Amino acid sequence: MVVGERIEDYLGAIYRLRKTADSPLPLAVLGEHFGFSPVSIHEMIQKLSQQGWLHYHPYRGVTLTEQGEAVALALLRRHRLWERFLTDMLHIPWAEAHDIAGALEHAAPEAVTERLADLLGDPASCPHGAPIPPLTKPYVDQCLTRVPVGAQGRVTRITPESADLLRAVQAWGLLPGSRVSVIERRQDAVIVQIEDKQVCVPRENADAIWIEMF
Amino acid sequence: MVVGERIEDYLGAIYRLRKTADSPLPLAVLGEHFGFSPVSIHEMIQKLSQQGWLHYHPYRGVTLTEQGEAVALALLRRHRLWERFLTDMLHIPWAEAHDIAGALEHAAPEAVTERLADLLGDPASCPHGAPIPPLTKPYVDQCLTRVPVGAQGRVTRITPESADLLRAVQAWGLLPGSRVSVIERRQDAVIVQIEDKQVCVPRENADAIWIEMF
DNA sequence: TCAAATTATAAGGTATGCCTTATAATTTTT
DNA sequence: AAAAATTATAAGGCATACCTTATAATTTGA
Repeated sequence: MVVGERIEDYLGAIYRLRKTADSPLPLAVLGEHFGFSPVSIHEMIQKLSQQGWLHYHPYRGVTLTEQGEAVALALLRRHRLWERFLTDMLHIPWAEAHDIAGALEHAAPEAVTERLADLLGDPASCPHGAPIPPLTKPYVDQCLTRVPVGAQGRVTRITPESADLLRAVQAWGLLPGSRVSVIERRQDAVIVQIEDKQVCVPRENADAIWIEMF
Repeated sequence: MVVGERIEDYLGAIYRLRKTADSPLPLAVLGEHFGFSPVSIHEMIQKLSQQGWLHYHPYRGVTLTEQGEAVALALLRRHRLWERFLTDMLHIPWAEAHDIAGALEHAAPEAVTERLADLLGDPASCPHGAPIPPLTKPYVDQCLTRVPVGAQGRVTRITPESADLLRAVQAWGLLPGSRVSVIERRQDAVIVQIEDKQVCVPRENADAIWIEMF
């Protein structure tokens, strides 16, 4: 199921506005929040309910499904990481940062915000103290040295880039997009299967080759 | 006239794809670029032409108006600043950075990308060497010490924030959103008119109060 | 308990920006 | 100059996500 921007916004708002995880959030509160008509909110909620993002309890409100909550948490994490970046590195006041983060959170993929988390030193809270939820799913884009033996994946990037490394990567057939599986992890190297051959990648190179597991 | 995302994308693509400023870019090239049908391209071009972003020469192609070119240049600048940030600070390979920048360039206002330019040390080119166009219009968001005498504007932000400054700003009535005009610039302070009273803002405070001129 | 207030739902509309099919106009090629 | 290819334009459609108006169902409170 594809998660559109609007869907994420709704799920995020429900997560933020609800009192507890179990108490249904009245649609009127959502309408108030977005400034949309009750009818529009109702329409959207019907759709989200059908798609399995939330439970709709007529005349009571909505609660998030496990799926919906996961989306909300991931969104919140991205949002607060952007907020931290905007305030800490670009010195933008929080009130503005909040709104801008609301747009950026949809524009950049998780891979980018995780890089942002690295850059910011894995902050635990947003500028006004609210906690930043941790990553829940095993992160899909990790360097080759951290991919478990047996795992299959796809090369996503070579980072940091260097001309030498790029040449080597090309020779190995490990260019972004290629499917690989990890055969063995040694102290000094990682052995991967690519197509029908095996390649021994030295550790310092493996650190720069990023894999999306599947 | 409001510049939607799609409009910016079209103007940016025309700027990038054209051979020279005068030679019309055939619609077929645009269709190829976006992967849209000729009819859709034609529809959109009609609209952009009516709105004054470009000149449409039937059977020949399109050229940008001054207005359209300004939008394209501003977009290009934002794009390349994001690219630099993504590659230099987040170590994302260029191929990916390009696509991500294509989304970020629409999500953040110019004020943010100008902050980014500061952070990056005003880079002159994007990661693969293409020049980053300079800001053309006098930048709308500048600190109070740089606003010329006589200029009118609106307070956009207090940056960097400090509890003391925020209290002072509140007392002066200089909160974000307030309309001000600059009466006098002295070495040690700036005198501004706010509503019907005048306020003397010490230089170190004026450096942290940002104004959008109009 | 019964009226008032809230909430649900149906029906029809708007804007954006894409689509296809079909026909007309113009340019290019032979 | 005529045929072929390209380009223009009309007409009708789709999805998303909002809108209003109007009616029905349910809950709340006096």
